[in-house]
Parts: sequence; structure tokens; C-alpha cells
Amino acid sequence: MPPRKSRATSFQVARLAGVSQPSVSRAFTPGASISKEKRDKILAAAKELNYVPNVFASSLSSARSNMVAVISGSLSNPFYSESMQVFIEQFQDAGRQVLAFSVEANRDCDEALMLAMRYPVDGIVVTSASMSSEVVRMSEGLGIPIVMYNRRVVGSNLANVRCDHEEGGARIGRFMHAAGARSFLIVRGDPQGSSSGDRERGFREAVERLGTRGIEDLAGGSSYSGARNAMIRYFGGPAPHFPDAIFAVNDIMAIACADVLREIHGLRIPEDIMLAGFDGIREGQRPAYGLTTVRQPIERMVRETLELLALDGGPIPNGDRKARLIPGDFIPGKTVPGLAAGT
Amino acid sequence: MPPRKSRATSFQVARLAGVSQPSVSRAFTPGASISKEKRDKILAAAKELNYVPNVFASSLSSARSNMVAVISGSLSNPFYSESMQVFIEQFQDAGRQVLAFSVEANRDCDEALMLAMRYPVDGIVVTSASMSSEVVRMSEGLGIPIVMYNRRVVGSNLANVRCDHEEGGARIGRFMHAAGARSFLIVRGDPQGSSSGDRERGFREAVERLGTRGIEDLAGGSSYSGARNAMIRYFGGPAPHFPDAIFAVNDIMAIACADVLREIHGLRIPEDIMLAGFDGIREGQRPAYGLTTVRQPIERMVRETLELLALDGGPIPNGDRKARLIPGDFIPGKTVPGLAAGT
DNA sequence: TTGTAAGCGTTATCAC
DNA sequence: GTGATAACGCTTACAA
Repeated sequence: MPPRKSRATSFQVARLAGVSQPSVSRAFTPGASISKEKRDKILAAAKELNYVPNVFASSLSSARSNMVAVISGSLSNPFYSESMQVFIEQFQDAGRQVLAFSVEANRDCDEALMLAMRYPVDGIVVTSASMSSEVVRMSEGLGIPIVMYNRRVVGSNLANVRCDHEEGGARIGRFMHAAGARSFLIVRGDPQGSSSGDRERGFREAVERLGTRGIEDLAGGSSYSGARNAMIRYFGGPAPHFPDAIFAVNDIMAIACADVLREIHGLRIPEDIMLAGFDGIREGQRPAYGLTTVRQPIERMVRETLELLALDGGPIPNGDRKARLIPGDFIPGKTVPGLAAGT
Repeated sequence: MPPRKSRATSFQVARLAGVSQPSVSRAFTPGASISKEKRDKILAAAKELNYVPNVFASSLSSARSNMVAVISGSLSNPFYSESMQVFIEQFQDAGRQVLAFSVEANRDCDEALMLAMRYPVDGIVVTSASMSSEVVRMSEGLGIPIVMYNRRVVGSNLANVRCDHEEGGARIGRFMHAAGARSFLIVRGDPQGSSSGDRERGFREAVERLGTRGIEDLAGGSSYSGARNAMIRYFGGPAPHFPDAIFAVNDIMAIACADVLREIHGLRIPEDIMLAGFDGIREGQRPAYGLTTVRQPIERMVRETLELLALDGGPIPNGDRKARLIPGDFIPGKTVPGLAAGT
């Protein structure tokens, strides 16, 4: 591969402006000590030569890159694409650029992490998938902070920001039970992901404590198509038996459930069967669905993620400060009948 | 800001392995001439020191960064977030990293472009917003190719990939007319965007040619909430008068229209009123909507965008090859009554 | 305020 | 195949 056409350097600008090369650097550094007239002369020369400073070169000497890596699971789940958007916006506001990676569902993100660590990024956010302890050790050796977003790794003390999935699941469970549901179906998500498991456990324990006639579950694959296919198969018999309520561990699967229940089985929600999801994605809140769910407060979660990265050179949080458990917002919705009393 | 903890360098690895520094570089360069045993020794030393090559430094000498910038409009429009996802995936497959920028709706992207150009990126993709001729000139001076995605800039010869919006709009118009629609409402999008205008024009000319009882239009703001509010206001009178058909220039606004028509006015689609959108986003194809629309073939459009960037050092396309007009896929859907005959 | 000189961590070039 | 040495384009002392 041939190198691209070369760009103008600070030396060329310096020569054209009749100053020294470091002066050019100063002219582009906010707050550097340089006379106004000299700066103007330099900027004019720079414009003439189409010069802009080369971030890679400056980062080499200054040892700061202003870049962060965001490694995300499949962006086809709206929760992750909404999160990615907020990351890009908030990092941009904080004067950082985002190097974006995507990892296929159910694969570990070691490869992406190794790639990211070749860049002198100021930090790495991992929103999905698992990683080996090897890359974690390497990130520590490199001095690059990693924050897990919406994940936790059991048995590690990695910094992480996540919603209180367990309490959120329990909240859904109590709400459905109070609405009269006694038999349940749980549509499970990514078996690797800690979030799915936490939501399921919270839900299960809550309804079991309150009393139930049975809890079944099926693997929904965390995606619309996965859940749709699983539902069609599960209720595919000649006279399918429906539970009182279905809890899908995320909204995109809950939407798939709603579509299957209505289109294929002609059921009304919530009159014939109750339904709830988790995440609070926009699509689930349209009038067509009005999903009962728990919203993950993305803006806040992203903000706390930035805090944990300690990008501005503050102390890197540790101990309790390294794990942020954020309560989700319960949204009653209209796929579970509401009640007068609180739950 | 203090520099981060320093990482191991190739010199330290070289010393530990008892070789010269360039050998370390070779050990990490696929296809470099180095003996297997020496490479193994070096890789072992590297592992011990947590060494990985620094991309910034290597890019400085090799003048290639393997990074591309993607500047996108608001990712809250699913078309753009789906596109961003595909860009990330396809660039990753091509061995490139994506530096992601987001630009607020209705703002030009000069600022983001200037930022991106400070990085020695191999190319820039712009999926939104307008830009000044000044930054275009600068990109040429820097030798960084720019490709517009789903946009064209009138009066410029910037490389661009876009769907045939005009023919797509016309197709929708003919289909609705064939289904019996004679009075129309167009929900317009971003007044800055060329795509919205092209779709609207194609639609308008097609139905005018076929004969109509009137075409009205309103500004939908390109977003769900914008279109929802506009629709509520537009049909807010005591006895609103509805057209035969509504064409929203993108799916996300069409979805908003469907919600307002059904929830607020109790209309059935398509029995009481026809509706169509544009883009073919996943959400519009759920059974709850089954939107009549034109799908933009994102995968193919992204592939052609990569081609135009000529990342592998091939000749940079020019002339006719610089503009790719891709036909959209018409999706009949169920929000316009189907017909036996073609349209 | 300004210029000189010394890095920053790689790859490229060239002998050996 | 391997090692010395010179870039790459910038920032940061340090001196003037």
C-alpha cells in the first residue's frame, strides 16, 4: 500500500511564515505564550498550505491521545445503539474522540480489545461480551483503564456501571403477580451475559416468594428474530397452552413476543396475556406496544462510565467507587394491567 | 493533565530478548523476514512486558493509520444507526478502525470534519449534514478522500453514494395512485437534506402526472417526535379533513403518522387512509406496522462507499465512477392496498 | 515571547 | 536474516 499524498508539516508552515517550528505548535495550542501578530501570521500560512496539526505526532510527544475505545455488542439491539450514540455525544462534549468496535453476539471481545490497546487510547469501554483475564492483565500493564458498561465479570474487580437488573426483574415480577398472574414464561437472553441472568433471577425469586403455579423458560437469543422463532416454536402445537404472563429479559424480545402473540395467536395484551420487557428502548414505548418495562437510564449510566474512566487525570476510583449500581426506572406501560395500589 | 503510566516500548522488549529493536518491529509485522525462533523469543519477551506496538508511532513512520472517520447525523434515526453499525462491521472486516463522530441535526459538520482531519485517517465518510467548500478544499489539500453517504452536494463533484430517492418517491406515488388515492399529504423531512427533497420531488411529479385532487405538505422535522407533533397540530381541528394518502419521506416519521392516525383519530390503515414511508428500517417492517416503503440497501451502499474510498491504494475513482446511484427496493407492505397489476 | 535541541516509539533504508 | 541509523511530525524543556 502506497502512503497517501503527504500533508504539510509544521516545518513548512514555519518556513512560509518565517518563524521557528515550535512557534507553529504554539499557535495551535490554546493558551500558549505567543504574540497575537505572530499567531495570525502563522495561521494565515497554515491556511495557505492546508495545514492542520497531526494528532498522532502530537500524541506521541505528549503521551495523550484524547481517544477512547468503545467496544459494543451487536448494534442491532437498540439498547446498544442508543448507548453508542450517547457515548459518542458525551465523549465528544468531553473533548474525546470515539474509536468504535463491534463484536458479534456471543463472542468474546479479546480480539477487539487487543486491537484497541494498540492505540494509546485514554480508556476503553466494553458494553458487551466477555473477555479473558489475559487481556485484562495486559490493559493493566498498559495503564489503560477499562470500564464495563451494563456487564459485570464475576470474580473480577473490574470497574463497571450497570443497572440494578435483579431489582428491576423483581419489580416486574411483583407487578405481574399483583395483577393476578400466577403462571409465567421467561424469555431468556444471552447465556453469556450477566445482565440477562440477573434479571431472570430477580424476577424468578420475586414471583416464587409470592407464590406461583409454575415458571417455564425458553432461550430467546437476545434478538428480535431469535425470540420470534423461539416463540413460534414454543407455542407451535395444535392447542398451545399460554401462561398468564411472559417476561422477556429485554424489550426487543418482548416486542417479538407481542408480535407473535397478536399476529399468530390473535391474543390481546394484556387482556389475554400479560407481557413485560426490560431496557426502555424507544421502540417499545410507541403506542403500538406501550411496553411494561424497566428503563435503563442510559444518559446517567454513560455519565458515570466517563467518571470511572477518570479521563481528566483525577484519581482512578477503586473499592466501592469502582462499581456503580444504578436503579432502573419502572414504566408501568399498558401490557400489564395497572392497579390502584403501588407494588 | 498528567501523562498516563508509560507502556513498554520495543526497545525494552529488544533488550529483554537480546535482539535489536527493529527485530521487534519485524516480529510484529506479518510477512517480515525474521527467523521463527527469534520471533518466538521476542513474542515471549513482549508478553512478559505486556508490550503491544503503538499504532500512533508506527503510523507516523509508515504514513498509514488504518483509521477512517465516519461522521453521522443523529443516530436516533434508525436508518443512520443501522448504517453506522454496518460501517463499523465492514470497515472492521477490511482491517480498518472507525473513528465515530456525531453531528446534531440541522448543523453543518465542518467542526467534526476539522477534528477528523487532524487524524491521519485514510478516509472520511459523511452521512449527514452539509459542509462548507472550505473544508472540502482542505481535505483535498490533505489528500484525504471524502465520500458522502446518502447525500449529495449540488454543484460539487464530491464522491457520493446514494439511493435513487427520486425514483423511489415516484414509485410510492404511482403505487398509491394505482390504489385509488387522489388527495395527498407529504410529510417533509430535513429541509437541508438533499434526500428528503429528492424523494418529495419524485413523489410529487409522479402523482401530478397521473392526476390528483391536491397535494399538501407539512414539515415533519425528520424525527418521530417532530412528525408526531406536526401531525397532531395539522389534524388538530374539530373536524379534521384527511387526505386519501400520506407519504412521509422517511420511515421513522411514517411510524409516527401511523401512531397518531390510529391512536388519536381511530383510523384504520390502509382502509381509511393510506400511508407510506422510505428507508426500510427494521422497526417499520414489524407486523405492527408493515409499512409500505422503499428500502435503502444499506449493505450494498456501504460496500460501494468503501470502494469509493479506495483504501487499498487503488486508483481513486473519478468522473461517473465517483457517484453511485443505487436503486431502492420497493416493499409493498400493507399500509397501501395491494393490486393485482404491477405499477 | 521566541528559538534551539532533544525526545516520543515506530518503520524504512541500507549495509552486513 | 539481522542490526545500525535515519526519518516520521510533533511537544517540551531550556536558553536566549
